Amino acid sequence: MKKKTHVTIYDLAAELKVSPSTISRALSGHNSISKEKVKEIIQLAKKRNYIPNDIASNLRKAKSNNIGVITTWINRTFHSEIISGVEEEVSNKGMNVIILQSHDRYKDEVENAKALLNSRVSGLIVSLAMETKNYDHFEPFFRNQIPVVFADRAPGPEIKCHQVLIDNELTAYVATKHLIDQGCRRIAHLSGQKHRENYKERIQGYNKALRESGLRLDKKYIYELATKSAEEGVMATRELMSLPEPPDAIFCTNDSMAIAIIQFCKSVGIKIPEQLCIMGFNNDPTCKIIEPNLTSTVNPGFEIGKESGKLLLDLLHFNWKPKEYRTITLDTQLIARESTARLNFVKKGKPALLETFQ
Amino acid sequence: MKKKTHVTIYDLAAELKVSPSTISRALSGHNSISKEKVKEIIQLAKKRNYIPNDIASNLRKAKSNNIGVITTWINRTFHSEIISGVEEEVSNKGMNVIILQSHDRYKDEVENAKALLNSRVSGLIVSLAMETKNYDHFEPFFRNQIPVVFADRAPGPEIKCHQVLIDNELTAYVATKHLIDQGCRRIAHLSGQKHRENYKERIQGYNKALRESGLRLDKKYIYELATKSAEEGVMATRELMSLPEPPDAIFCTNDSMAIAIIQFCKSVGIKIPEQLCIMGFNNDPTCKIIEPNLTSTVNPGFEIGKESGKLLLDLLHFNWKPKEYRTITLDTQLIARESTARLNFVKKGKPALLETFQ
DNA sequence: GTATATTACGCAATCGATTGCGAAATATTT
DNA sequence: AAATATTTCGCAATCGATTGCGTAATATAC
Repeated sequence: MKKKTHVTIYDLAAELKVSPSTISRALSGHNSISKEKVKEIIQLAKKRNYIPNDIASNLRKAKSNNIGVITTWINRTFHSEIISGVEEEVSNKGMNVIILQSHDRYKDEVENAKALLNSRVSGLIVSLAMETKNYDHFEPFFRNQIPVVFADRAPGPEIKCHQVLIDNELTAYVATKHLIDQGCRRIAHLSGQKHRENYKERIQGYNKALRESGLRLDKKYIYELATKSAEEGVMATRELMSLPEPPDAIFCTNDSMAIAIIQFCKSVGIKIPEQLCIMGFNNDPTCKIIEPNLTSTVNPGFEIGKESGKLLLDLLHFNWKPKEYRTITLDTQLIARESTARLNFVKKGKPALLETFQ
Repeated sequence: MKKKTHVTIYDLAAELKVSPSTISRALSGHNSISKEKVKEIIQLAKKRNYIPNDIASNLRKAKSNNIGVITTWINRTFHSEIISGVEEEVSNKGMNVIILQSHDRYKDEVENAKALLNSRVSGLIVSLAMETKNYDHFEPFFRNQIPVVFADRAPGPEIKCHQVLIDNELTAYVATKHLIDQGCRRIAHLSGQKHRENYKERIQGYNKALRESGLRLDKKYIYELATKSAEEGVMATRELMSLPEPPDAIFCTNDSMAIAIIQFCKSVGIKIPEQLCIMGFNNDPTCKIIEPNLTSTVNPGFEIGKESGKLLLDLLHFNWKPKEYRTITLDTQLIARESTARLNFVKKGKPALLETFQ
């Protein structure tokens, strides 16, 4: 008929005939308690299976020891890498990670933000949902000085914020340039929706490369896809390849789409890369599995997560220095493989770009 | 010079000249407050940007609204699917998911368990680390009646617990049988360590199939790999293929290993499936990317996560009925593809097993 | 018009740990 | 030995929301 409640510091205090304050201080390593008493207290705590109640502690200290992460889809390679990076960075600092998915929906993102607010996370890391155009749901964080770091998917320049990302414009520029160097002249681009900064920038980089090479910008070669799913990509490819002037290259916004397109092309007899070059984005491990191997650009998800976590910890540690907002831009890299090897670039002395098996 | 603290129900109470209890009851939909007052209170709460403090609420109610998940590696396809399933199931029930990774290390798992205990999660879902052989770190959960559900990686029969998993023995049996049916006679098995129940069962299923077909069990064809990494798999394959009697099939414990082995074989001129059949496990999307396409068995990660979440919610809702422990076993399925197509089984009338592109 | 039921709300304790302030006990200094 | 410094610990308020119990106010019944 014992009480069901957990053991508290009051129980320990009563048993040792000291005050709860002493227990608290002893267990948290305060130096104002004598060594013998500390030893005695720790011993009893172990014996009685005492479990500190972080909830009570957090309430009193007016902060929690967990940080929130709002991602789009946890089971997408790139995003799970980000989370993995965050976790690696913060978990050994006594921080827990609460993960919520928006499924790329604005509504879910708003709800996630509210839930994390209520649970008093001490910081937030966000990859914006594809749908999100309004950022008011982050206002309460700003107002209450809870640091927010945007990872990869950030608002545009109109919102001042901390962010960790890649240079999407440059990366897309390099990718497009590579296709042009391979002799492609009608380059299509399957991208995401332009209100999401990432894709706007990629389209800009793509445009810039074309312009610099004196190629015509052609609206019908650009798709702003809503979900960026493999199916959407294949549908677009179908349309593109039945055009009077079909493209001789497709620059995709992610690798899984690119791979689906390669498989589609193989099934209908379109030769890659001779007839059509395919460029991916992210450099998933699958790039080296598909045949022909997929050229792609490295999108360092894990590092983005790690840097986001580190930045957030800094902000927490320095207790909010609101003056300067930081933007951390990580390097990307083009990995040229068979899917764009229209010229035999190995022979032409560019082996540095080629990543071989093993 | 305003106070930095958040708005509380006391602030609202003072402003409306009512008691905090009234505010609390109004906001939580208690029917003992008049409609006009409720409306008035909700309106003011919105106006003052009131954010309920779940920490205080949880302390008072002696429970948190989040559940803990201990997984091995968040960025492994199968495990991120599990988490995704859990999240889908519980998040719309007002529950948050706290995710921690063990990296397949016992020590990390113990620390994770402790952290979740301190944060007073109301329930726990675990996929055991590869290293774990001792389960004492879950004792405090049992003792304090915090429901625990093991997902996929569970302790053996010696521990009574709730679990959601597949029938590893049957699945391995079916996989091995398939290889035998294809005419393979020297079948190797690259598995995980036998103290982890999953792998013990798979080895049993593998043995059973061989025995039933009158094939010899040969120790040198069985590997108990520590990390189950692709590299380990390739190393083992190297050894196996340089044996006087090399195997004519390899049954791998996961798809990424199987794929690395296929790539290795292609690079050294071993013909698949004519000379060597390769069988995977999990049915990752990559099975349909590698050439030849990889035969594999469906391991329904997402469903495992979903069922685990559902079971946990049941346990929470029914407030711990300790009598019967539940084991939910989900169906698996063999998807035969080219990597084991030694016989032309399509012609022999087994098209049901063949999953074609698109 | 009195008795009873119902509605609407307040009082104050409570959840468990933390911490500023103060004080007793002991050690150190002069 | 008296004065001062240091060590060690307790008191009691506090974090913010919840809730059992009590009660005044209003409604309904007889």
